[in-house]
Amino acid sequence: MRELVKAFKALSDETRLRILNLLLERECCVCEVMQALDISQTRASRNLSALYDAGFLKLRKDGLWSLYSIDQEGMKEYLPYLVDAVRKALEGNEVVALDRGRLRKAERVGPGCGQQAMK
Amino acid sequence: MRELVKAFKALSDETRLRILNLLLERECCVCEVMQALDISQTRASRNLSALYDAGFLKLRKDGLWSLYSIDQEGMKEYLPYLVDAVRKALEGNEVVALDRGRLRKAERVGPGCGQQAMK
DNA sequence: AAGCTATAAGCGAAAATGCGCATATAAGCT
DNA sequence: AGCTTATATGCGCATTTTCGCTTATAGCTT
Repeated sequence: MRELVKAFKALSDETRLRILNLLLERECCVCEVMQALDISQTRASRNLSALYDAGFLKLRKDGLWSLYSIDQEGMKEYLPYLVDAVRKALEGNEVVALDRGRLRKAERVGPGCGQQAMK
Repeated sequence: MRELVKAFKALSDETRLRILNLLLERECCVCEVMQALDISQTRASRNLSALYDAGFLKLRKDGLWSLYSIDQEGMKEYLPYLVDAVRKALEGNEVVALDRGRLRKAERVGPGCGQQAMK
């Protein structure tokens, strides 16, 4: 769960999506990412790290360069959850109408839904 | 793009994933969500709103209740991007080795990669 | 009408996030 | 060795997010 949240968090940033999009085309060093997207070195490096930590990227060092690329294996790990949740939703496992009666006063354990002890 | 970021942002929170998971089973009112997940009313309401704003949920009012459920249509909207990006990644459009030579001094436009004017 | 109930929203505090600046580290070049 | 370059990271600040407390709103119930 925590992993999944982390993955989504990594995807919920425009810069990182742009980076991901760039890397979908080809492997890049921090340097290229920063040039291609016209962002600072710090920003490129930090966001690449974030994507890496989330398991989206693979890192290969070559001399001075840190070469990042999409990590197909990493993707495979979290993907099932994501796709599964989405597929279920799309299939629309018939939304069952609830017997809302069980929420009424009589059946409530504590102060019922109303957690607020109104004055 | 902004929409996609928003969608991912909505998914990058444990509470919201739990809510989504609950709603995948059945339509629920704020009340039920808050009981099922043992969270405050404010928290349930706010996070449901977030998911709703991101286009994941459908809202149906019935008397006092706000009944939320997965919005299959909404899902369909952003899904293509998501699935597409992921699919591309998994297919692994052959990572092309770059001619890193183009990064070398001679070809650089400005101060090259090195944006930092070192002392 | 009076009171209760489910939900939303304003406000403020705490926590998380993003990022620039400066610096550290490591590797290549001369 | 000394300089240059690519990348990572500590620090601090600004912005955003989260969430509880409180209150407003609207729809039941009696």
